Amino acid sequence: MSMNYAFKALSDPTRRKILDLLREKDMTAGEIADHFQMTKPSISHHLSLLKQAQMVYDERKGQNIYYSLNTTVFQDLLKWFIQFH
Amino acid sequence: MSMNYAFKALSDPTRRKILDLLREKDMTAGEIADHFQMTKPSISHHLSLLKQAQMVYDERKGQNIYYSLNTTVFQDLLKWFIQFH
DNA sequence: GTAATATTTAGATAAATTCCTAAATATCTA
DNA sequence: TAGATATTTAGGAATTTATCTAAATATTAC
Repeated sequence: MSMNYAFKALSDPTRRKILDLLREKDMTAGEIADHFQMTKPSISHHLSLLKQAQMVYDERKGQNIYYSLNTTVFQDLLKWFIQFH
Repeated sequence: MSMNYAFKALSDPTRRKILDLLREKDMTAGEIADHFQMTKPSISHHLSLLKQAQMVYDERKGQNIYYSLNTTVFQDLLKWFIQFH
């Protein structure tokens, strides 16, 4: 059940900030990392958890890997929250 | 910032199930615990994290402590998710 | 006030998470 | 093919989390 991974992914503020960044525009792993005071391997790990949660897509373009939002899981989450309204 | 606690609270499936239970009706700590194969102290701990996240209210009535949903944080969360829509 | 019931608090342990450095992989360019 | 750049993978240390048992607190009923 993918919502489980999504909720886990969302529990970390760094990952939520990554999602916020991707809301503005698609970015390479390096560009994303530039927004944090954290090593690239650490950011890479966060990206892999977001990918596991199916909250982002990754696509290689030459040397770079571009990350973008995958909004399908967000819709499921939105439905979950609306129940509590 | 209370959203941080809320996201942390939501990362655990037991806590999400507690919230689901409280969606149906208010319940005592004991009634909630009866829905899980877990000791009462463990459930009590989960309840305290939900309270810290301001996602539930607690109110003592005699020997029992009744838990109920506090939906104000849910509205903030909903707003957060709508941004990704 | 003592016993019974409901719940929480304290303290401990095992597992999961976050972050780091070093090494590996993939791609591009000369 | 060798070197440079972008990114991930591997392995490990420190912290946090989830859970348990035992003890403490609060309330009720006799």
